[in-house]
Amino acid sequence: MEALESTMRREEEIIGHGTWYDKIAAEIIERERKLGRGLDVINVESGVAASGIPHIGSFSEVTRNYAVSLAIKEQGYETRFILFSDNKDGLRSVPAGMPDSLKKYLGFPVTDIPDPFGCHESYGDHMISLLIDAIEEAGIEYTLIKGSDAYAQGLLNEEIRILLENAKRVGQIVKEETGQEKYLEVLPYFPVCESCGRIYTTKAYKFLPDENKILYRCEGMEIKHKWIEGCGYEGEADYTKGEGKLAWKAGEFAARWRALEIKFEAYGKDIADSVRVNDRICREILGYEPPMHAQYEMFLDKGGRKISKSKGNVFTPQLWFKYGSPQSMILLTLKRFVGTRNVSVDDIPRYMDELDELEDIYFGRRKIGDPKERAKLMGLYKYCWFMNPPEKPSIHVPYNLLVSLARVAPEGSEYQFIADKLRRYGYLKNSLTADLRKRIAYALNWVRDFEEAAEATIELNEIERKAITELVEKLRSTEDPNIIQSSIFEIARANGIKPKRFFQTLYRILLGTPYGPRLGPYLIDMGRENAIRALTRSLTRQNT
RNA sequence: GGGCCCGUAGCUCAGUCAGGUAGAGCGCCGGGCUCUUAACCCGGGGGUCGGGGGUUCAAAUCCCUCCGGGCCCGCCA
Repeated sequence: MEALESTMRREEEIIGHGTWYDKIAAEIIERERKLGRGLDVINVESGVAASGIPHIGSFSEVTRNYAVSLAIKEQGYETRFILFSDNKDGLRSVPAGMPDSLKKYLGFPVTDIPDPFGCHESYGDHMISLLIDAIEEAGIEYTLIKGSDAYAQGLLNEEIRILLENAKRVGQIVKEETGQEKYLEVLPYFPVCESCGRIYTTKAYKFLPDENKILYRCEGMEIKHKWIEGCGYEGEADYTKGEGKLAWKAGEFAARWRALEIKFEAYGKDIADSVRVNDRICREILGYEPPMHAQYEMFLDKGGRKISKSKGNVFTPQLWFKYGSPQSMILLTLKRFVGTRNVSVDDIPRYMDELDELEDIYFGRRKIGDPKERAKLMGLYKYCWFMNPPEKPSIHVPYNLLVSLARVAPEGSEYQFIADKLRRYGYLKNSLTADLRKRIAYALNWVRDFEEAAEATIELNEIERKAITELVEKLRSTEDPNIIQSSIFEIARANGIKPKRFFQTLYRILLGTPYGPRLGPYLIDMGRENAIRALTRSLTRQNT
């Protein structure tokens, strides 16, 4: 009786699809209702950097905010998801893996730096396009606003004017919240130097409200413990023409929130201070109640393996997509919002399998007793597909099994080999599905990049050498897998070797592991000539 | 100096944000199969949920506190 009541009570409590995103959405709606701001369109923003290679953190910034936006929609309200690209930000350092020639552009707005790869209009465009590619592959619908356009089109004009008119109070708030006194003296606006093109080197010292102008000197600035020299130029910038940008910490967020009527923005803890300052500026100076927030922890690289060492690359969505589906990566980013995440490529198989598990739950193939838990997991699955889940479940093959098969799949006929095995194991009835082909491709990439099996040198005694020589002769005489299979046993016994031991030796020679697929067919699958060569090589190696 | 996160089985971690019988994978032990795909299947051991206090009918979960590990901010973005 009690249990029944509590079950019913819990069932009634389920909000939306039962996830954290649904709960946040409900809170946003409730908050807006109380504020009386109108609920016709509820905007959610995600601000993304364009100054470095987009990594897993940039991706999750977008997916998390987008999920909230979707949750709002699921509760029957119109919403718009805005992706704001900070491409007016200056280049502060040359990211690892980027050409050294970028050094001369330190301090330049990234939208003004030529694309070192030559495929986009600017360095900033190149970077943001990498992120856009990933989120489009993930199926995210967004409205992109580039900082450069926003400023050039005067989107923030009114807010900039108010902030400049109230620069003293802005400076005071920054000081109170962070202890930094800089903006008590400097205007919260960085003009782009008309002479040298740098942005952080300028010091804005006077605002001329009647002319929409800001007077500045190009003095230079210390960024990341390095001094970026200014050119000494003195000039004036017209803020209505986008000849500069607001200081991020001293009101730029606030200006965006008000101008774009943002009602929610989740952010990483690294910018917590800036958000706190901007909340106050937004409320106290711009007269706009700031959006609701959620703070999330960062993603940290575990490092290791071959990845960062050989290629010096950060953990990018593109990297993930080599070994796992977009949905598996979305799962990683949406599953939890609390807690620091240490991620590495090692985790990809786990998330691939977990997604299959969620799919089973979603399609009712796996029962979850607790209705709340069930709703949450089904909801999570739907969010992983951003509310467009497949109509039918896919064929689920454990990632590790595919990796094992990929490891031993003969070169040139990988898909056929793996499909054969999968049919034998009962995973597959007919031909490969498109989804399964992708999964196989992931596993093949995995094996190729992480498990390049060194053909081990094995200590062979005289008897084993004789046995292997006999096997090679046998291989030359037949193509019948079953005969070969039997021969292995026969040869082993004839030479007084336990078959099991002989198999292990052969696996070590061919695969580097003491186990493997049924050898008779495999030796044919891998190409009889290849097999003979590998076995012969193992004999000659002994002699050196 | 300010803030945040983590501590759960031998290992890696879920579970904590919506309190309701402590879980998974790997590893380990035993068994099935043994002219063999490593797989897989069945069974097993194993945890004072970092310590202490509090709230509650009920706490890994909420609150306070202490210990240990880590991160972010304190320039700029």
